[in-house]
Amino acid sequence: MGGTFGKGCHLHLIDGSAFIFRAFHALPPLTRKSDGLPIGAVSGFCNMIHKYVQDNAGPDAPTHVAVVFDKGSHTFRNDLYDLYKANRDAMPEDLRPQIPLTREATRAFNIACLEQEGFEADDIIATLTRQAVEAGGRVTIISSDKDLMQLVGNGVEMLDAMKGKRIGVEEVEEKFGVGPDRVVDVQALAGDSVDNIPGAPGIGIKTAALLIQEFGDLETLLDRADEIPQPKRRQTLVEHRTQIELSKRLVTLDSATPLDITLDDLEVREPDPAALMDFLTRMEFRTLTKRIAEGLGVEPPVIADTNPAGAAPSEAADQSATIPFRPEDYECIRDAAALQRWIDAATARGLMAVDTETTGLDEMRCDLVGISLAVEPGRACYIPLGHKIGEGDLFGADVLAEGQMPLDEALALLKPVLQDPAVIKIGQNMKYDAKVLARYGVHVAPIDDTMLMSYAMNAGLHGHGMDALSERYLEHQPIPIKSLLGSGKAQITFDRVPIDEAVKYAAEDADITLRLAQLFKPQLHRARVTTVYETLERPLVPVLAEMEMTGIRVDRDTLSRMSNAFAQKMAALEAEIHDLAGETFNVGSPKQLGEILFDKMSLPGGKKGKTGAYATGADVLEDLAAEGHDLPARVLDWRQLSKLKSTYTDALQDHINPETGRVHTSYVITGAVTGRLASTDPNLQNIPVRTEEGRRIRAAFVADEGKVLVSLDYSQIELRILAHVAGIDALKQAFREGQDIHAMTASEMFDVPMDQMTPEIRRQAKAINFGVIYGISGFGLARNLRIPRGEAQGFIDRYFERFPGIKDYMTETVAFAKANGFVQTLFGRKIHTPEIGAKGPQAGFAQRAAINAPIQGTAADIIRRAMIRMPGVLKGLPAKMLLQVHDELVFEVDKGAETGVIDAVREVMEGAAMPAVKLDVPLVVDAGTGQNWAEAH
DNA sequence: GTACTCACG
DNA sequence: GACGTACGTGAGTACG
Repeated sequence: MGGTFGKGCHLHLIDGSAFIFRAFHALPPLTRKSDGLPIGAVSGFCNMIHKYVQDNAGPDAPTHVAVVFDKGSHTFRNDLYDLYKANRDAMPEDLRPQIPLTREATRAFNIACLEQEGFEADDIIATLTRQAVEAGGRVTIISSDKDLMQLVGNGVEMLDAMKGKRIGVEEVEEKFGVGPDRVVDVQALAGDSVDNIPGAPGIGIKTAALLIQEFGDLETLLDRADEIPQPKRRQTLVEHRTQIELSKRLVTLDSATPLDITLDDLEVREPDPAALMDFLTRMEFRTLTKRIAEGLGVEPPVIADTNPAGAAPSEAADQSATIPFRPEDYECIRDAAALQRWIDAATARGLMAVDTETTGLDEMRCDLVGISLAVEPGRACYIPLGHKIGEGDLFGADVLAEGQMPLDEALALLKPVLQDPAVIKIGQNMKYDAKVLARYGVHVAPIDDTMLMSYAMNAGLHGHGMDALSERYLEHQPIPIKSLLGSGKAQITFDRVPIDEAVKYAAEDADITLRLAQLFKPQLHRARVTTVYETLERPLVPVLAEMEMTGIRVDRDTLSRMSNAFAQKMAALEAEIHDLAGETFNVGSPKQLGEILFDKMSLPGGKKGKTGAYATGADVLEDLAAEGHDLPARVLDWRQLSKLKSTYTDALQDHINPETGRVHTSYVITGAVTGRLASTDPNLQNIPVRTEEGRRIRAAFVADEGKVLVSLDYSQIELRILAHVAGIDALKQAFREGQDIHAMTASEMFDVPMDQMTPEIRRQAKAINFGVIYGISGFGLARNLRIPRGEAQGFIDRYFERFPGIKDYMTETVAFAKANGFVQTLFGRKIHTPEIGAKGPQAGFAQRAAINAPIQGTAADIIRRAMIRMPGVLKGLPAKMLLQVHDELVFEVDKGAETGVIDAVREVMEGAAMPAVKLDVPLVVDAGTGQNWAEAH
């Protein structure tokens, strides 16, 4: 062809991003055999491009062609409207590293590949379309995106490649009710929930089309809005004029995008067989490579099979377990050139395992000592960075050991690859490493986590620590850390470990992590927990890391004053107790207390446990106190103070980080089998709230100057979930009507009209409602309500009579657990129940746990979903998420912004089950604010 | 290291 | 008929 683009030329513009997303979602999560790199979207993309090339070889073949991609997430539209596309879910982690490969694929097919920072693919398409039409040529846009329909006409048409359907002026008119030139007017009015275009509330495409048909165009319509007969419609247009005009600017494509190419650069070119084969071979696409090779008339290259010939896919991953561990092969990285080789290898592969070694277990305070990497099974290295020599003498003469790269230099080299969206960083408990590295200015992304993969597949079956996983799945016992650090008083920190020993230990950890990832990744799909892992586990890591690093401000003085007050009261109580006992003893020793109470004083109710010691729990002491005995009553007071002092007012002070002045808890994602989080070091999920004394401790959790704490919690979420999963119409109805659910239960059970409800009856019903969630038993309810067991059983029988669906749910859940060995939440989380078939008292335990797990777990999934969406919602708002307490989230918010934040957060929390699960009951979130947590809760 | 106790949802 | 049980956690203390 040659020459310039003009009359007779035919330009094809392919919407590349649409191809990618379609490929990603249509295909199962394929991974590259040799290293486990996710590759499904690239494979689908190549198939689609190949099909496109074949389909367009005929007489109407294009003379010019380009694939156009989106680039970056921020465009000029975000400057116009910061909520533009704000409701979009983040790109799936597994897709991210495939994006650059689709560009490579396009070039491998020798097709022009276009993208422009700050502009959407649609704008580039609009610009090229305009240029081509002005030059007198024809254009076909391969896409079905309605946003491109405004370009149709004047020799421009669209082609839906999937349906093989042409979209011309007629089809556009059919869809929008107006011609292509007025499509933007209709879109401006109708808005678009997918792109978060506001439009005019209450006006859809149909109404918008009618209005535009009548008034000619949007501007005329808005100017003459007062002529509209329908009052509501008229009012909407007048009130939302600015918003509608903004919407129009958002939907109008920019046909003047600055491009550094011309139409002539897009001329159709024959693919270079060698380059194309090289790419396909590297991707290890066996079928596609063969098919394309045949089409090109070349010999298909042999794709090295890293597995035994004919190996089944399940065996393929087993190489992780069969390649021997050879610690002597691990490399110690001491200079930039060596490090760069590993970085290049990781970049070429698109993934690597990463592990950090530090001086301690507190990510917020420890120092980085070294980093290990692995790129394939058996191939791992360690980069020592902070190893010291010498004993740390009187002068603290810490000297860096020889042969280590300077920390700054190593991190500068590693930072690009650790932050490279095209390279997945695999870790075992990656939240830890990500937090450490974040303190050194490196923000690791995207990540994969073997601990979380194990948790998604095997919660309830076994632990998810690396040593346990390695022994179980790789049949390899890792070097114990104790062998390097020792234990007890003589324990040293990792920076004191000799480098050669550290290499073997640290590189092995990265090696193990990589092997586990290769083994687990394909198993996720087979275990049907890919969605759980991808939507509930993996994306939670950066969210929690951010929360933990933010921490919450705790006022030391408040705690310290309380501590002193508690100490005085305790001393007084202790004297009184000793006086009553007639001797001094350790009040804190249950053993000594038991002997005083039941041997010396011969009080009734002395029951020995399996260890031969008397039980002295609160329930026992309360019974004694109720009978008028003073000593147990004082002990109860003393115990409460002792608990508050030691666990909270004292211990909490030790957790205030000297640098930040805040307390930084750690959430253990795999801490509870049900999907709940666990909070450790310190546990901020059990700060007192039930007693007045205890609640004062919450007042020590304060907002920074100029800020307030905001707490939002789900109201009775577990009962709502029970109503949904057990399908109890009466309960569902009550929740929909916003009734007092415990009173309603009481009314149903005891035949008491709602207006005659007494607090006592309601309290009993409340206990039953909770009991149901826990897998109710007569004994448990009796103990809780302090009523005879027969009476409690009577309550339960009546409850089941009134709500037979609950009994059915329980029976069915236990049967499911027995048949499958696990139960599931509404979101597909599996909780394994290996004890379900046990005999004896174990059986009851396991059954109640199985009944409770789907309810507790579904609630846990819902708040996880809310938390994962929170960063997107808080963007632009002066608010930070600080804490999660199972059904509560705590935020720190600039004073004055509370209302806006509460509205936004509440919307996310109440809608968190959607769209995956549509509950039959509404989720309701209560909110509070205050200077401290006691006020906010 | 285990048992007991008790703080939370 | 007896047994022993409410579900899920973390942490501090005593004690062997």
